[in-house]
Amino acid sequence: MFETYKTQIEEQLTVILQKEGIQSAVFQWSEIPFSGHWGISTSFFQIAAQEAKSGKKINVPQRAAELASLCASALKLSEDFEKCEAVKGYLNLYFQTQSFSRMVVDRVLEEKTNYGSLPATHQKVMVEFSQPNTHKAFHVGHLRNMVLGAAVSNILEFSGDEVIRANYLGDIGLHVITWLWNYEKFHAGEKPPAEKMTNWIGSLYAEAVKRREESKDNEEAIRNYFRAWDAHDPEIVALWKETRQWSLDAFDQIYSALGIHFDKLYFESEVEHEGKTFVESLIQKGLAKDERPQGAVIIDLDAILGTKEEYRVLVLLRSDGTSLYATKDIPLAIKKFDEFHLNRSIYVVDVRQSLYLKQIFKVLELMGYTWANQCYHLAYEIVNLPGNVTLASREGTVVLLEDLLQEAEKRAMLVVDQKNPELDLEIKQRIAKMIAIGSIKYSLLTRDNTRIVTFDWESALDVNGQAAPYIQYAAVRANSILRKENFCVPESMGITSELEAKEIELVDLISRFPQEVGKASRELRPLQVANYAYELAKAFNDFYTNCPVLSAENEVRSFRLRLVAATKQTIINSLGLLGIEVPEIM
RNA sequence: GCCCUCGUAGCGCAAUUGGACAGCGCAUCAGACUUCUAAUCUGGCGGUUGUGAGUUCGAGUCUCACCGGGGGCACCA
Repeated sequence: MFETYKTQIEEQLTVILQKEGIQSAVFQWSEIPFSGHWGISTSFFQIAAQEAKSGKKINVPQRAAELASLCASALKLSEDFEKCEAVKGYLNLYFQTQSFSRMVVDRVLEEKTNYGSLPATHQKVMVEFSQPNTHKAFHVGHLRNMVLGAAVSNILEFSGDEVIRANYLGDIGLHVITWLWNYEKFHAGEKPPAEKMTNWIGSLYAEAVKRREESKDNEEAIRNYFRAWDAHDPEIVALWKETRQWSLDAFDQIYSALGIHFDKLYFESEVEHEGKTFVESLIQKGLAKDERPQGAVIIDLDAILGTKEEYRVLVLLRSDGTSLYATKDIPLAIKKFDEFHLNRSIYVVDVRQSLYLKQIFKVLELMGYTWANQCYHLAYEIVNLPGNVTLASREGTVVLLEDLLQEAEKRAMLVVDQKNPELDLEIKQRIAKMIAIGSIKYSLLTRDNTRIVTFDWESALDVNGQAAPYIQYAAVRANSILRKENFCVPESMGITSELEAKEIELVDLISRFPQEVGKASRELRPLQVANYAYELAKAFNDFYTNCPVLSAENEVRSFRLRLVAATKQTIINSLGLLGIEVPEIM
C-alpha cells in the first residue's frame, strides 16, 4: 500500500543526498515499531558506513543521525503525510492518519474475502500431505501433518499460486496383509461401526501386530498370506478392496470433520509396478547396483557424486525383490510432474525423513529430470508425549485423533451451553465444533515447523490465552456490533476528527495482512499467520474496550462501524488460511 | 564418527530475516462488568538470549569452537 509513496520519497532523498556528495544510496524501508502513529522508516547507517569505508573519518552513528535530520528538514511531503522526523539515525515518516485509515478500511470492505490475497503468480504447486496408511488409525502426529499441509496449501493459494492438494495413501505392504490375515481369521464378517471408524480399524491392526509378534506360527501364516496376495488370490484381493474402502471412508469422515479436501489421490498400489521397472532401468544405466540375491538393489550416491557420508546409500529394492518406499516414491514424483507440469512439488513429511527425501530428489536429478530441484521437503518436527515418549500405536503410547476431537468438542460444548443456553442444540453443537477444532488446529500451528510439539491433554484443550477461541471471540464481538445495525455498513466517507490511538493501531494491523500472507507463503510457515491473527484480535479487543461504536457521534460512528466490519473480515480471512472457522455467536 | 535440528523469564512460545528500549501467553499478585457479550480489559513481578571468541556502526539472528536435549545415517515407513 505504501509503494507509490516510497518511490516518490526515494527520488527526493536521492537528490538531497547527492548534494552531500553521496551518489549511490539504497533505501530499505521498514515499518516503525511501537508507535501511537504509524508510518515507515529507513536508516542511514549503511550509507554512513559506506562513506566511512571510502576514506572519510567519521563516526557512523553520528553521521547517520546527521543525514537523517538533514533529510527530515529538506523533504517536501504530500498532504497524505502528517510529519517526518529524524531519530537516532532513522528517518521516520508518519502518514496522515485519517486519509490512510480510510484507504485501508475501504480496501478491505471492497475486496472482502479476497482481502490479503496476492496477485496470481502463474505457478503451479503440488502440496502432498497427510499420506495415511490404510488399515491403521489416525493419531495426533498425523494431525499435525494434515493441519500444516492444509494451511500451507491455503496460504500458497491465497498468495497467488495454483495449488494442487495431493494425498498419497499407503494401501499395500506388510501392515495391510497383517491386518487382512487377522480380520479373516478372527473377525470375518464384521463391519466397521458408524462412528470412530479409524479407531476400530486401528484397534484391529494393533491386535494383528500383537498376534504376529507373539507366535512364530502366526508370522509364518502371514507370510503365506503375503505370497497368496502376490499371486493375486482373488479372495484376498476382494477382501483387500472391501476393507481398503472402509479405511478410505473413515479417512473421508475425518477429513470432512477437519474441513480438509484433496484434489488428487495417489495410491502406493498404483505406482508399485512402474517402480519396479524403473529400478530395472536404473540398474541398466549403471546407476544402481543389483546385489541380489545376497544383497539388495542399491544406489551408492556418495560413490557416484564423490561426496563423503552425505548422501549415503539408498536401498531401492529388497533382496527378495519386493518394493520399498523408495521404489514407489520415485515413479510417483515423475507422475506428478508429467501429469500436472508443476513448478514446485512440496512434500509435507516429518523431519526424520530428511535424508531419505534428499536421496530421492538426488536420484531424480541423476536420472536427468531437470525439475528435480523444484522438489522441496517441508520438514516439520514430530508430536511427542511428555518425557520424550514417541507416539506409537504398538506401545499404546498414542492419542487417537477421534478421541481428541470428541473430548475437545465436549469441553467446548460446556462453555457454549453456559454462555448461550437459549440456542438450539444443533447450533450449539456446530459452534462447539468450530471452537474445538479451531483450538486444536491453532495449538499445532502456533508452534514453528522445526519445534517438537509435546502433547498433553491439558494444554491441548486449553482455550485460554493465545488460542483460537480468543481470536474467534473477537470476530464474534465485532459481529454482534454489526448485528445491532442489521449488518448495514455506512458508505465510505472522509474523516475530519482526530483518530484514537487504538483505532490507528487496529488499522495498522489490518493493513499489514497482505504482507504477512506473503511472508508466510515465502517461508511456508503458517505460524506467521497464526501470530498475526492473534495480534489482530488483541488490537480489536483493545479497541473494543476503549472506543464505543454504537454510542459514538455521526462521523466517528460511521468510521468505527466500517472499521469493525473490516476487522471481522480480516480475522475471518486470516483464520480461514489456518483452516479455522469463525462462528456468528459464541 | 558424519549430518540435521533445538537451546530466549518458573513453564510454553515470538521477534519485520542484521536494526530502535528482546515481545506475548500460561502461572502468580493487585484491580475493572447498571455502558456494543468479562471466552474481555488494565497494572505489578519475572532476562548476562546455553558458554566463549569472531565479523559488523549494530548480533537472539551470521562464522567458528565448546556444552546440553532430540533426530537421522543399507533392505522400517
